[in-house]
Amino acid sequence: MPFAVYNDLSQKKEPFVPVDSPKVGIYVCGPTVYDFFHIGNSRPFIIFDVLRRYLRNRGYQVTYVQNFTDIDDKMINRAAEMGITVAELAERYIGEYFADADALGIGRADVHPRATEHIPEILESIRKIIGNGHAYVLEGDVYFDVLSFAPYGKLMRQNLEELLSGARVDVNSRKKHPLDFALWKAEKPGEPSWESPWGRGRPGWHIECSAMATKYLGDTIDIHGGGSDLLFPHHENEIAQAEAATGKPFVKYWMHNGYLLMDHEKMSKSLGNFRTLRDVRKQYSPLAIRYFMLSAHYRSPINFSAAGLEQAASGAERLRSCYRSLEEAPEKKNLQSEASLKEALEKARERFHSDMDDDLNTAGALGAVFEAVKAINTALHEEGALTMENKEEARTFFHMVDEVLGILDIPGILRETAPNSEDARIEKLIEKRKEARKNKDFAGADKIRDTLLEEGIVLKDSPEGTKWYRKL
RNA sequence: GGCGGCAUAGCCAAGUGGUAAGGCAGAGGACUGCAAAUCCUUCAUCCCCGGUUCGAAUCCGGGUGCCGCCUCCA
Repeated sequence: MPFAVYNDLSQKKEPFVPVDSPKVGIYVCGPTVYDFFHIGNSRPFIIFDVLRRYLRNRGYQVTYVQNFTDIDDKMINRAAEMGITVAELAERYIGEYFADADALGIGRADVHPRATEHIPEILESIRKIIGNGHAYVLEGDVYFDVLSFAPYGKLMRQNLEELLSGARVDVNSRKKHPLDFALWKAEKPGEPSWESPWGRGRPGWHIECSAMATKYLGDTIDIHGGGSDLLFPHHENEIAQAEAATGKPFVKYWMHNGYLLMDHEKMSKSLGNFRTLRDVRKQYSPLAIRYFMLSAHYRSPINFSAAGLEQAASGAERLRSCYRSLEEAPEKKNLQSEASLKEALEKARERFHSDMDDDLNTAGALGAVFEAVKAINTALHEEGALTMENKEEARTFFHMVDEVLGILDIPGILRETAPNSEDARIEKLIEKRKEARKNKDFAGADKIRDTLLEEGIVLKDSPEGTKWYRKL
């Protein structure tokens, strides 16, 4: 079975056939860097990062491009508000983007192009669109001429009239058609601007994405992703621009993730019902946040809630707990469980892949992971040990899962960092508790355990001694 | 008005024709000095009505409810 994706162009699940397999180009709309991003914004970043990881795991050579919009109205307004330049604002929030994204385990894109660094490509693209008769100049502005581009509306499956019927119409517009959108905006006093054949100005929002996507990934790119709110007008306009410029199909597969809701309403900056990732991160671990995002299908809306995040944290904890026992398990030969565990792991691996192949069904794939967890725990419970082979198979499985979903943080579980004074302090308390228990001072022993638990340190007594770990 | 999505146990959530994955929470039990972790047991007939079918959560028709896009927005 090949990998299949739901394509918003056809509104169907389609087998994934890259333009030039095994190479795959993915373009995802990145943030406008005028502020911290919120937890809703992080959904596509996580989803498409997982898509990229999975395609790599499947053997594709993925080139992943995610832009930064570093010039637009929001940027200009915010910079003015803060009394800094647009460039300074961009620099600052690109840094903050990476701080949050890195913390969430979102891999860096192969290219993170910025609009302001691609003015020549943008100008070239506009020139082609005008040359092909799909745009017109109006006093230093350049507008895309939607009437000239017959397929306009194909992503939305609506014609111009239908698109217009619910829209607010700008009565005073000089545009040929109300849906004509700006490719280039004439300079306004005090705003950043660049030279162009039509006078100084700056690019419209939509043009940067199509210009940069085609620059890095070719005229026809395999996958273009983003949040559903970009379907119209942003992605519709990108198609119009790119295809008007090149005459070739712009994107093979359009993928859009569902919204993150807050109290069952779309989380958005404009509604004001958002929580920055920076803020949420103080309360919940990155693993819990990733698990939460992956526990539902990417196209479904998910509702942000404390209960949801806590459930996710518990689930992730169970996974980690299993990995921990796996690594701590004694090794024995010729165990009864050997063959059945091997089989269970193999089954889980197959299901994991077939679910992921089915339009990135991460919720199903997580189910497969828990089936493996169950099998490992049961074997370990019954035998008190694992064979070396089983251990290795289980390890391989978990590493594959972590590589694709990034919800385990295996190095963190193994505590691979050098011992520090904090660890020493904890070990010392555990030693003290051991003494107390030896002297049957259970009250004293429990007090130490409770104190540590309050700090998020969990103790586990076993015949081999007391182990500890940090809760998520 | 046009277009699109969703409705599965207390909560989250897979499953698109063959008789309901998985997780969280809860209950009982095992293990433990007590816990934690783990294991065992337990916990749904899939919004409503009608239809197609030997058989439907899954297909069709009709309802009801919720959400989104058509305006900056991941």
